[in-house]
Amino acid sequence: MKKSTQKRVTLKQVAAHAGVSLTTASMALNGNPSIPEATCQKVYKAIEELGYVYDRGAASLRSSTAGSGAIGIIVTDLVNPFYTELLIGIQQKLNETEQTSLLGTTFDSCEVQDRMISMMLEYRISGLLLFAAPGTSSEVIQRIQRFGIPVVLINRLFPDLPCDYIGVDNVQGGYDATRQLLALGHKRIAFIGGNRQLYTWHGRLQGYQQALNEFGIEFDPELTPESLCNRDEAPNLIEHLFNLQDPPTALFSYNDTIAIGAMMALKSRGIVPGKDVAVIGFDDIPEGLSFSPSLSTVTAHPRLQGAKAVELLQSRMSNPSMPIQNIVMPTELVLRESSGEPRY
Amino acid sequence: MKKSTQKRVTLKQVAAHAGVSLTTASMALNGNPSIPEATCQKVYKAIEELGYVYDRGAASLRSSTAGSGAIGIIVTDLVNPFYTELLIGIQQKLNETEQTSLLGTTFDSCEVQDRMISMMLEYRISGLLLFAAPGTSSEVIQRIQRFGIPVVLINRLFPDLPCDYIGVDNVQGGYDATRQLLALGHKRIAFIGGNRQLYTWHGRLQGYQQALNEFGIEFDPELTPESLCNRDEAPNLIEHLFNLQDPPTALFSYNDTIAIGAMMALKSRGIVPGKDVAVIGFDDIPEGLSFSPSLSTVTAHPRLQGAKAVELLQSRMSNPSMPIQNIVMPTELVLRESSGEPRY
DNA sequence: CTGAAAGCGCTTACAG
DNA sequence: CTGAAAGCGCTTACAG
Repeated sequence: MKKSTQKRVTLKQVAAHAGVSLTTASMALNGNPSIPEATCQKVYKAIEELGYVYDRGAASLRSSTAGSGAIGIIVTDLVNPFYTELLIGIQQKLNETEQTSLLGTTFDSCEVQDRMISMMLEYRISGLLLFAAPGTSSEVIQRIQRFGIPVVLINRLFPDLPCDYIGVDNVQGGYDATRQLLALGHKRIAFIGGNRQLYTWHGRLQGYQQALNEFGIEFDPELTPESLCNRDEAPNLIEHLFNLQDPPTALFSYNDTIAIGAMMALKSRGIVPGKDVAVIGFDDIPEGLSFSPSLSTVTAHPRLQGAKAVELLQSRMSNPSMPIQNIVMPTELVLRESSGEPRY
Repeated sequence: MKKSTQKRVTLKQVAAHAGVSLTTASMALNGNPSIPEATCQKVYKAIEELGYVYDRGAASLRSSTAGSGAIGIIVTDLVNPFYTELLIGIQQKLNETEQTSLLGTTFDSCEVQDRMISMMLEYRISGLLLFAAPGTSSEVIQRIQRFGIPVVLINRLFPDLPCDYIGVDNVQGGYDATRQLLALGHKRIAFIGGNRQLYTWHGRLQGYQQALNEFGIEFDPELTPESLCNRDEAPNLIEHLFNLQDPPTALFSYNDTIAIGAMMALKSRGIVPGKDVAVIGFDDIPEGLSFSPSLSTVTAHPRLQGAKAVELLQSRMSNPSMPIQNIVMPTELVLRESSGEPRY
């Protein structure tokens, strides 16, 4: 078994093998209509016989139409299943159109994100799907745009930046969830979890407050405690909340993963979620379905959102002068067990 | 706000700006020791001032040391959290070494996988982490290797192929799980889920049979029914099993996601997993911890496995003549609630 | 220590 | 319909 790291076959060799010029081979490969079918076939045959592999790097270097054709995906992390769902939606769409993706996970660090973006620029991506880390500055986005690379912001919006965006209606979602809890008879509803640096957090808070208002219940900052964004923090959060003078009877969680963490913490204190305490999450991750009690949530249709983000990027790539798109997808309240029965 | 898609700055311009030749600029950029510190600084300054971005494609085109430096990751899908965990481990490691990754998901289709590989070849990846789709032929692997691109097989082994591999000890894992169930007093233990085309399936089955043997229990093919690999199939599977003359009292599942699906199906039939029926899974996905009853499992240390796969690929890349590595990680039995108490 | 020149594998006007 | 030639942005011997 020889270590025969063969040199890559070049188009030039293909052309020679097919008995045509390099120009003709290139045009045939690219489906240029001025090359007759018969010639194309000769070229294809040579490609097959020689095991030729196109060199995208060389092609995009020479070609004026910038970009390698690959699209970049930057996501904060994959630990939260919501991002995974989003990524699944993105990948499915990308597979349909046979596009290649560069993936970077920033684990929520702006510094890592900067490095990631620089790398993707070096690889000459043709478009970027950016799930920006908390605290991302708009300069970062502008830098990418200055290279003529379209970027679609997912979920995180920079209001004064001319950039395509797709996200969900956080205010509506927060409102619907809270309203449901109020309608079930709850008066002490906590809003837990989430990073306050995030646009989405403020939207969901706003919806929450709006619903409270409508029901004539005063907003109590005690019920919106500071907390980190991962599940491990949930026990402390729950302990804090249920040691209050007047503890909550319902929780609206910034996202599902925190909601599940909170329910686990509740259970371990002997409090039964869905019975003693109502819980509604946000996102709609698969785990919410298997958990007991199953999690009521505001679905953000994560896979669909991912797919739509790709579509938006594709439209922008094929039509750079299209007006800036700002897609706000509707949310939907999905009632399962954790929101419980009405209280009287 | 002008659409100023500026032309990319080239190294040539950087050189001119710094007052050095293109050669010097290139060498400074690449940290060539023959360039004195002072000259390097001039170049760095020019890079900064001009907002220069390195063109990796052009560099790797010219450079003899093939490859763009990016590493490819091909995974079957992200719907099963095990792959997500693996990917998290991979990404964390890649972030440490500041490497870029191309991600492809095949959704278990060999056809899509072929396309994915071709694309990655076109992008001149420097290495590939391949979680091969069921039914992948060894020719596919050989094709990549012929281009001198190192590939690390994860989980799926091609015994007669000279290729680095990392996976877990499936036989041991299957043995440990089954032995545990036997020790708890079970005599009718089903082995459910998994794709029979997979090497890993046969390993786990072998361990299962071995344990049965040791306990003098005859292998009953009825308890290893055909089934698909996703959770949706679980209800049918459970119905089938529990309609048998002599139904199982314990389930050893090929993986955690099926185990959870099975437990959900059990619950909906009024059978209490962890009490009426013992369940042990394989993989160790986070959802197993939040599920009720919490899932006993054979951990495959997915994140660690991902990290180790990257390390293996890196060693291979820096040392192509290193002997073929065949890393089999030990598994570990993690006992939680679903495996239940001893039966008498 | 530094520079001029060739060339990586393609595409693209420009002729014919 | 087809080909010779220039050039994309780099790296790398080779001189000096």
